[in-house]
Amino acid sequence: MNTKKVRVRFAPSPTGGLHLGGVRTVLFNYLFAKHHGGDFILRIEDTDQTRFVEGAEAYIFETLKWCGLEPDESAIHGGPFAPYRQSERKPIYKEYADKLIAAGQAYYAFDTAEELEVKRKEIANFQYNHATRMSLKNSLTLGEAATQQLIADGVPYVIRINLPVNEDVTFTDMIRGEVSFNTSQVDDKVLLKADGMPTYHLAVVVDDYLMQITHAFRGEEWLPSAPVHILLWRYLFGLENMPQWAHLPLILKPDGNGKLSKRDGDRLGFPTFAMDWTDPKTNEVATGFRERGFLPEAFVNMLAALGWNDGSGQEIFTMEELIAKFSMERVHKGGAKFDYEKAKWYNSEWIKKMPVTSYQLQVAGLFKEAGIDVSDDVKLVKVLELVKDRCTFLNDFVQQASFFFKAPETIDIAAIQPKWDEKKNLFFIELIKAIELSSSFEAADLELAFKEMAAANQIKPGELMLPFRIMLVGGKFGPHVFDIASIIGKEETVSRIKKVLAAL
RNA sequence: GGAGCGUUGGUCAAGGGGUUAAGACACCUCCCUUUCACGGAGGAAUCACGGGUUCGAUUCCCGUACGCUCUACCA
Repeated sequence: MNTKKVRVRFAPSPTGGLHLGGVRTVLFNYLFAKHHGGDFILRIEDTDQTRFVEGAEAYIFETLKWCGLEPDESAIHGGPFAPYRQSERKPIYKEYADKLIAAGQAYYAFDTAEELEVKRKEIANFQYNHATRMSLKNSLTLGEAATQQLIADGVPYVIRINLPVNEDVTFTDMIRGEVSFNTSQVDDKVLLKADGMPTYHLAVVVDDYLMQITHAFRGEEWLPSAPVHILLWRYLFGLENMPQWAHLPLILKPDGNGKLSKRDGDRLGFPTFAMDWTDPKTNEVATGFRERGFLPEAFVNMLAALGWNDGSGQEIFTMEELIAKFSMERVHKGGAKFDYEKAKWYNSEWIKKMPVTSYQLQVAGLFKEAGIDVSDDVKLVKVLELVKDRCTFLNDFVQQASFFFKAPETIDIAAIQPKWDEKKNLFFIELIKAIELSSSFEAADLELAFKEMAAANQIKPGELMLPFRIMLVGGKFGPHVFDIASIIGKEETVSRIKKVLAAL
């Protein structure tokens, strides 16, 4: 039945930074579209002018770019269905709302927000629905003439959907199977607001139709309003043209239950946004995965595994593999608690997997920020290769490798002092001489010479290696000590030994 | 309160009528490494509970419990 080209959309409202859940929704949309050779559309749902946030839209585009999830059509990429901002499509929606009114499937309502507020306080569980609408101020109770008069007088109004009573609305969700709702349980949602803008409910349906969307994926929080959308499709465009729905499971907070929020990240010390987001009103900065030192490949991989897996046990996927293997049927029904430890593991795996040259530039920037000169590219690459196994974040490289470029500022003297004696002191003095005289400074040669000298002095090499390491590195960490010496060079090695010898 | 959705080790999860119920993260132990990591080996689940259906149920059906989402002129 479906020979149409697959077209999916992600439709964020530009009200702030894009968090984990949002990016995952993008990812699943993108993977599904690309798997089927289809298009991924980004539509900006900015129908609520009161929630507009400066910079949010640009942030969304930059996030997608960083993740490698570029839209085929959008407000900045262009496309045959422009405009892609709902605020720029305002006149379109009214037309459809009028159509619904004419068919009796919607009605004008004049109740003010204040009046409804009072109702909600007076009546427990108040809903604007079949049970209450005949006692409220709307075109159903006022009659044609009075309604037209109010409109002519410029009284503000909204347009609400006129839901049928006691009717089961059923649809098939690609993840959950058959889902059904009774219309008596849902309320007469506002379709067109008093400012003439549509609400989400009208806008999604109209734009999904106009933009020829074939599959509509969104978070599970939308499930309860699905019957409204289904009905709108039936009234306006026909169920046979409706996209297939999939409601994605939620990403939950790691402790306790409930949707993951920015607050949880702040509280537990991990990012929830893809990239740093500065709130333009408060200037508060929410740190992002990117700035924490995550590789986009790792971020995407981790997100894909949150609610989906291919059943094979494979954990590490490239974007190409994800596209090839993704299917909506293998998406979980239940929500998944976000696990930052696992996210970190993905990043360390990707740091090991990627060629160091792919993140060399970014890491060089990090070193520069720390005031360390890493202009020697050959050396940088060699060093990165040597320490990448012990880095979880890109930022770890600074801590793990700065001693290759700069003598350590603090030396863990306490780690050598207790077992220090004159014999060892003499050994290192002798070592300095030997190094100065040697022609080669290869790690293997140095190691051999070091061990022979230790034997000649009747000291176990093990007792000398730790002091040597601390002289060069400053602490008990880092790759093989002779590799370090070889890379930093003769002169620097001697200088660092002398410095610590003097301090002992 | 109502409606909807969900429930396999601490977490992510495979499996889906008959299995020793995969694997990964984290944690612990050991090995490797004369540092720290990496790597390797080992360690944990009466599949929320109660009823059915069945020769047999973690898997199918019905309840119960628990959790979550929604219940705005927000998305």
